Amino acid sequence: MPRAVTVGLHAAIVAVTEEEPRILTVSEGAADRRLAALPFGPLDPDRHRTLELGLRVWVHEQTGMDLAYVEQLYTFGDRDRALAADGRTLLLAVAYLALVRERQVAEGHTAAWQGIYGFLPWEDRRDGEPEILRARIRPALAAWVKAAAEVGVRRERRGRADITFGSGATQWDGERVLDRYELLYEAGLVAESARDKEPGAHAVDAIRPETGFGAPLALDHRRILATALGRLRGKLKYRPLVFELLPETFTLLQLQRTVEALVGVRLHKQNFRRLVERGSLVEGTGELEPDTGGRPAELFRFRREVLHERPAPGVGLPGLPAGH
Amino acid sequence: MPRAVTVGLHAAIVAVTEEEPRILTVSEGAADRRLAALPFGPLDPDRHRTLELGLRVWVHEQTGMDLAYVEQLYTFGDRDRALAADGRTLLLAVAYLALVRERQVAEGHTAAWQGIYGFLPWEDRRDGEPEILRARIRPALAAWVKAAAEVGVRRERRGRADITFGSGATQWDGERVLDRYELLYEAGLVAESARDKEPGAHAVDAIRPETGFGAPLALDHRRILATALGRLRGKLKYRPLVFELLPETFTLLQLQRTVEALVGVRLHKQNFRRLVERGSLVEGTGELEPDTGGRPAELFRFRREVLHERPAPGVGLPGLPAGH
DNA sequence: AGTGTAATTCTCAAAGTGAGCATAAGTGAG
DNA sequence: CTCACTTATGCTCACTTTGAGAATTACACT
Repeated sequence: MPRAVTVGLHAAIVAVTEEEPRILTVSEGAADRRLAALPFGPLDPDRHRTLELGLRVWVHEQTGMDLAYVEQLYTFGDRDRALAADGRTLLLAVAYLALVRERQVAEGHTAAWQGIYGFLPWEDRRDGEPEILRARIRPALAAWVKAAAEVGVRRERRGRADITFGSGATQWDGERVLDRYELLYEAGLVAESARDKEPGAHAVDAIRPETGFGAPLALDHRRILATALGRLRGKLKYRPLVFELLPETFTLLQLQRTVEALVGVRLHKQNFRRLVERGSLVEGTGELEPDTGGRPAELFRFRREVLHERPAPGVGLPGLPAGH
Repeated sequence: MPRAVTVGLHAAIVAVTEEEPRILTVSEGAADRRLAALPFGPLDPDRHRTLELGLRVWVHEQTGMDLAYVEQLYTFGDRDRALAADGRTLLLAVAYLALVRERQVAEGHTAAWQGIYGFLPWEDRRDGEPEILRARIRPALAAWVKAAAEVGVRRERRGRADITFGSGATQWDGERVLDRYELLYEAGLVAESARDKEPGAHAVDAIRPETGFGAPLALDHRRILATALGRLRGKLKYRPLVFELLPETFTLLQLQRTVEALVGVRLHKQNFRRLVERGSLVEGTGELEPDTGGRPAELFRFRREVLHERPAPGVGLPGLPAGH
């Protein structure tokens, strides 16, 4: 019997508030009701002229939010991870990243903002390598490596773990968010792995958040979130995306904190400033923000003209302070 | 009447031979027979466990080729550009980029290698700004800008043309391949624009290659090609993709020529060498390649270990010689 | 007036870049 | 067999960009 295909449109809507990156989640419409989900809905070729427009419709219906910056991320379509409840409809998932200005919270909807690092706690290294990574994940990965029977598999697992999570000679690459999540998934270290393993176990009961690291999301939404964060971290360096997340005017420290929140690392203040100013990404407004706690800071605004000047304007991450 | 959705899998298979980047095209299976097409076929959820596996099956059937490096590019799904012949089935196109080593030509199939710059002639700047761009495309774009009735539209068009094609203060950004193609499409300067404008005109007769710049491809395949080239150019800088296109051992000049062919710009020889060697991307084999025409060159090989050492190893494009 | 907290400015050494010059090692013609 | 020619490879040098830190400035609050 030929299986059918349904195309789902999924949105990772990101904002940064109080130095914390967050995504917008909904509970209605999720396949299993106990878990938060990203806003999503099926593509309806009649109503939706394009994929992206379809996405906007669904997001608006579920969260009341109108998106500005939207970017397609990836199309997922593996049978093992995305079968409909009937077991014979393949669910394709077209995932999108959207950026919105802080606190455009949706009223009258069940949508809620949740910190991204609640789902991917190993990704936040602003205070150095997080405890959960050092004390729990790394040992669990080491155990997973050991658990392989053959030497070849062991070596291959160790190689992958080293590349994605860093170790010794291998550095940590902030952009490999998806690789890390996928590795944990395959190693059975996130709740979703257990759920997908038992074909019949799509019901709520199969998911025990305590079985894995970080809070799970419905369907494959944590994978989408990981894809979104990785893409965002990468693109920040060569496109002025941060400004989609900031108010019209902002202080340089606000800008820095927002970038730090997303890339998950602390940056050297003076050098960061030098970069954005020398790169002509911002211009001072002359106005001052007095509520800084110390000396008042000048308010800056994004210079849209850079788009016309340089090929790849972004807050080219100045290397991290060597301390960490 | 509810429209249905069909998912097509499309492959831009890239190789570089004789300093020319090429893609593999087929003629069979194309919607209109006069035009070359990329290898493609519909996703069949029964036979294909994942999207990528489905793609590999189709490519193998149509070209006899087994792909190594494969990467998903983008999923296209706008009703105006991708309706089936029946006019009511929406054709989603999931596009992939594949890299193969030179001259793995397919025998016994109708597949053929064709130079990429035949389809996107304005992208090859290795000998400076190409004639077709200076003498024909820029004027045509200027006319398109002028053709807008309102000042606002005119300004917006000029802005877009400047950003994508560069001009005066705005530099040319090698990665904006898709933006440029889309702009030409919207400006009616490629054959595909005319074809898509007349809803009934999906037949062969509607396509006149001479109506636009560069050779057209079937369906939306030139758009996919542009996406592929743009992605490739971008990724080259921070991932060691070139080595997928080169034989096991190669001279530094071969490496450089391959990169140049893809990015479409000449590079400074000594600095390029310094970069790849200092970046420990390659290691000498001690052997020599005598057929260089001059002094024999040492043969190098890719050092796979870099993947374990640095986060983003690539042939970080050393700036172009100022001459151009 | 003194202290705390940030914002801003400067310095300085260490690397990294862009360009060009010089030398080495083959080939083929005369 | 030597010279012209071609490409490989080494080396230099000025200049820019980083990474890191010290010094100074400006408010708010005791």
